Amino acid sequence: MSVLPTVAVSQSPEEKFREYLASRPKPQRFTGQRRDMVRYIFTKHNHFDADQLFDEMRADGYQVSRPTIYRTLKQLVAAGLLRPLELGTRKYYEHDYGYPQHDHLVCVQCHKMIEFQHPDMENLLRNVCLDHQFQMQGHSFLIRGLCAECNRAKTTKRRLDLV
Amino acid sequence: MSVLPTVAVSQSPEEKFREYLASRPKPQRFTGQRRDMVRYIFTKHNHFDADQLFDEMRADGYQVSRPTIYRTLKQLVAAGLLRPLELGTRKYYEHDYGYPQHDHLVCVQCHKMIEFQHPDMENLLRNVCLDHQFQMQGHSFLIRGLCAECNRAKTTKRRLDLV
DNA sequence: ATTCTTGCAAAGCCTTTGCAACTGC
DNA sequence: GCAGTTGCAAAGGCTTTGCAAGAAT
Repeated sequence: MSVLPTVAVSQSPEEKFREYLASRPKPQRFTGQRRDMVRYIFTKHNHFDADQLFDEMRADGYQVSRPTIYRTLKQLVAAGLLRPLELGTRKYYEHDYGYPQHDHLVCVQCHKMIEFQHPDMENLLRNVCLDHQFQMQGHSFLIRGLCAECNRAKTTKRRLDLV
Repeated sequence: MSVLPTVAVSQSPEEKFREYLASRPKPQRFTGQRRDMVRYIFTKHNHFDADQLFDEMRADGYQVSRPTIYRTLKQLVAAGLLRPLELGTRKYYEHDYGYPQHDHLVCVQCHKMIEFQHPDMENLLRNVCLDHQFQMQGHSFLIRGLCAECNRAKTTKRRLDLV
């Protein structure tokens, strides 16, 4: 899943989440479910939505409910551990902590997500924002189309159809 | 609303929609509601969602139902008249026909949408896709943050708070 | 006359919430 | 023990759909 080099971080996601919870105005608890979720997400997942996470954690024998999944995902975003992904009309998530800023290619056929970084992005963002006196907080950049494999498959099929 | 120069087109949106409907394998009808919707959208709107369109058309005295709005919006996209916008978790739409390719800045405070074009975008897209042998079909690029006005307002307030 | 379209009401899907039982601190 | 958390069931948004009545060709 992870194709980009990870960023060096001093704490484990689990520790970072515990500290985040403890540091709230009203301290929040680092419960079993919350611990399971951070560990699960940072061991196995990268791009996922609430439902996928719920199903997979249940299948792996974890005790979590859907409401807890939704509630905890929000907190993981607030804690800076996850980044919400704007992809179609559902909410997706990916690792933020320990993972570099990047954007995505999404295959409309097999739904694979390919991560990319482009050296010009930073400049482009800065220039656009300067032009409009816009103070950027974040961005979402997504390219839709056919990935190499799906495109090859299609081309091959087309060639066969002609025979 | 429209800040970018429009693209010269030979047909009116209404004509284009009628032709699209008539040219389907099973020809579809250019009904009163469909005609009202194309006209309404291309006279007044640019960025909107199904609900806003429904409310505003009703407020302006048009006879349309919610299901018809949803069904017709899909067809307008299929006809190449509208472009769906990936913005948060709801479906938004904007003019496609007669309007140039562009991207958006969205103000998180006042929800204003600012359109922009950047000369480097085309190259960047091409390069990223080449690198990954990806056949692009489209993209969605959105910058979130504070617009000039909201940023000014905030800065002013901060200065006042210090007095 | 035939076939497509409309609107209503109802269902679907994803997400959130009220509340009583429970659990971490 | 107290305050925060969980899970259930139910409700909430937004969107889609089945169906009978109505309209376009």
